[in-house]
Amino acid sequence: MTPSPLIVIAGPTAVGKSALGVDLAEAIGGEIVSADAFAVYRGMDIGTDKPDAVARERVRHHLVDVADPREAYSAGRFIQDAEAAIADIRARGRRPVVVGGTMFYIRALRYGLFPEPPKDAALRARLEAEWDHDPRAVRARLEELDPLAAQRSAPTDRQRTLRALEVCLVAGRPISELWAAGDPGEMRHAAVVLALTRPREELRARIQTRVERMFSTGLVEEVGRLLEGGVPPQSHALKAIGYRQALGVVLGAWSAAEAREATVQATRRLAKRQMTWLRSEPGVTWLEAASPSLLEDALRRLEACGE
RNA sequence: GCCCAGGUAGCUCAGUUGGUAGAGCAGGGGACUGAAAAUCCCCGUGUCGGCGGUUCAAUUCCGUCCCUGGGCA
Repeated sequence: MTPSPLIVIAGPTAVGKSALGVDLAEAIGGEIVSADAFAVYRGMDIGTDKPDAVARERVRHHLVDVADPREAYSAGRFIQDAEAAIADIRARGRRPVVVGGTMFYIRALRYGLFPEPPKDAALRARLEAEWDHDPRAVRARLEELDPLAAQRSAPTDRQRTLRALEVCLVAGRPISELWAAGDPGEMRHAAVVLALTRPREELRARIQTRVERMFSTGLVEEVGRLLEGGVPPQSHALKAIGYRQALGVVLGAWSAAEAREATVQATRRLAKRQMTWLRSEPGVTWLEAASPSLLEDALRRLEACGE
């Protein structure tokens, strides 16, 4: 018997995904699989707006607090962890509900990633140094090794250029070949994606309120605790929106007010990018998050999709 | 009340030796294959404060009025 489609709740940050996730999971006998690149880290509670004790009491949450902030989590690990959680939930006769705003993770879960060659940290470090010294030379090397891959990223895109070059060198063949090989031609999961939206002004107001609350309830102190716990200032975890800015306060570079405003702005931009991603995501069903009958709306959509 | 300095894009300002204007920021759109809350790409028409005058032509020069800073009374 094929499992029923994966239910995914997505949308821009602060739109109200978590609340609907808990309500919906409770209504259908489900459990939540978080798709959030920073809620995975232990000790990062305030700035990630992690589900609180009440929510976790009502519905079981997976992939929250599963990583140490001193290590770098990744999309690859997310897929592994998510697949394990989904299998576990289904084995117990319950329904997985994927909830989160990290669209890259959601897309990776739906379509998969190409088979990655073993990591080579030393090589990556070397390439980074080379890029910082002469980006154009590094870029020229990728264009020679894998013109197809080069075509798919801007010459100024450091992250993609380095990643592509690294994989080409480690695998001994163009990354574009691996991409092609890793494409199974079909989705790994049939999914119903419920995308939440709100009027722009309303979303902005919610972002403002949420960020103010993060700072007034101790985001800066949380960053202080992470640093004391051995998380290096340049770690992946502290690049998260809000954490980066709060770190600026700890280091004395910014006032709390400046950090707060910068966080609001960065969060708005994040929401914009999440919307861009969602607009092009196939199989999306849009829902107005402010609807008083949101849960019923969601249940009706699931029914309409063959649930 | 008088004397300065300003009033140009949502904000901060540049500029036009007279031919209706452009940067940064903000904002918007897009890309996305193990860092993704990352990393990048693209997008600038607005009574140039109001009204008169000079001029073929005024945002630019002149007059006047209004507004905002600062100084003097």
